[in-house]
Amino acid sequence: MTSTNQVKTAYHHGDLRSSLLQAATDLIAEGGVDALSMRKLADRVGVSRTAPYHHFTDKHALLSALAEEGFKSYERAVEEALAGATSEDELLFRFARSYLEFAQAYPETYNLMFGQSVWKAGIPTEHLKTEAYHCFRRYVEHVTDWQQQGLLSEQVEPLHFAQVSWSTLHGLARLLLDGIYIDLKHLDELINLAVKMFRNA
Amino acid sequence: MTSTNQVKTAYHHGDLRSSLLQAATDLIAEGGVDALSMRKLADRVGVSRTAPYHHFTDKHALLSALAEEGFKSYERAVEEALAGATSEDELLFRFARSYLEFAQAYPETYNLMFGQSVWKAGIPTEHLKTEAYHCFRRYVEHVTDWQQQGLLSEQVEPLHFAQVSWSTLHGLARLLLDGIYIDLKHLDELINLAVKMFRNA
DNA sequence: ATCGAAAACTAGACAGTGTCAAGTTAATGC
DNA sequence: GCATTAACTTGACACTGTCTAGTTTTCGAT
Repeated sequence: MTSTNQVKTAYHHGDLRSSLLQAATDLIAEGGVDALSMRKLADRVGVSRTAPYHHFTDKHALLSALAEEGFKSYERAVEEALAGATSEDELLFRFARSYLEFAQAYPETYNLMFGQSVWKAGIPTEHLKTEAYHCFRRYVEHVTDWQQQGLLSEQVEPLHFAQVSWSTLHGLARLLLDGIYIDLKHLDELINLAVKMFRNA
Repeated sequence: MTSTNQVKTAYHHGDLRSSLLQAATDLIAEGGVDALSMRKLADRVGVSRTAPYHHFTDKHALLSALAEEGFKSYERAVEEALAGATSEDELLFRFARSYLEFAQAYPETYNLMFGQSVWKAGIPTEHLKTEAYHCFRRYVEHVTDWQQQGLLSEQVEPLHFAQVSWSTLHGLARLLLDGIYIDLKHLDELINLAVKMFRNA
């Protein structure tokens, strides 16, 4: 009677950590990140209020873990979009569009990945920092590829180009998600203009 | 004995609204926006916990009012920077630099102006929305000026250019303030690259 | 197979939060 | 001078994150 494959024993849950992460994404999907409290989360999973603290030192740690998952699925989404290109000319546009589609599709996740809830007051987990860093490094590698393919000027430092172009996309995403200055209607034109700027850098 | 120029009477404060705004900026300056609570604020000013609610319907309304002030001083800073230009060539760079300098100098204010604390959950005040809107409209006007001066391509829609370039600057500001992917050391080079992109759009 | 340590979990409590309802005091207009 | 209204207070409610101390289960070493 090992019980780990059965439903939980009354006391030991057996799979609390991932259950918490799942319930947390659910709660956030239902009412935004503000609707997520450690207590509601514990209630939802069916454990006591303080049980989650044995798996996450903090609420911030929990949010960081969610952000970490976000980086992974972002990476998947972008690589998939790039792989689907039929010509090199598309690459830049596909990247930009998939970036913004990800932000739109999972706004709360995007907020966690790049928002202050994790990066500022939270002091991000070491795990999260390296994950986010790798994510950017891979983008810089794409940039150098694109330079070699002649899609981008080889004059500019790849790192700098990556930083500025990421800023543009991040800015577009933020303004769009927050409802400031930008609305969905003309987004495609804005992406086109941004890509045009990237090309002529 | 009108008493408005004297210190407060015991009961009626006489100038609570602006005192609250002042104390709020102080508190935020001391420990970030998280360190601002309605109760601490009331304590600091020397009134009861619920007194502020006679001048601001909400905590969000209070934050919106601060953001509004932020937009005004932003506007001043930018116009001053542009006025100091000695040649038209400088204009774009001066704008970009003053934008980021403002964000760096008043990070918490910048957060309020463009952060989710006000725009998302808060449902921004009508006042704030129009203030922010005017701010952007004036930027669009600058853009059309710059186009006529030959600093920018006249091919692109001024609105779209304004949206994308603002996104770039906003993205740079956000990543910089949140400590993601960008550090102060190379900021000037990034601004230069961004401006170069703007020019070649 | 037993026993002790460690891991998983619970109950209770504390200090803090935003804000509502009802009551009190001062200013203001007629 | 008085009624209306605006400014302000006290008390309370329902939350929040998280600390401490205790309980229950699991597991590895003997």
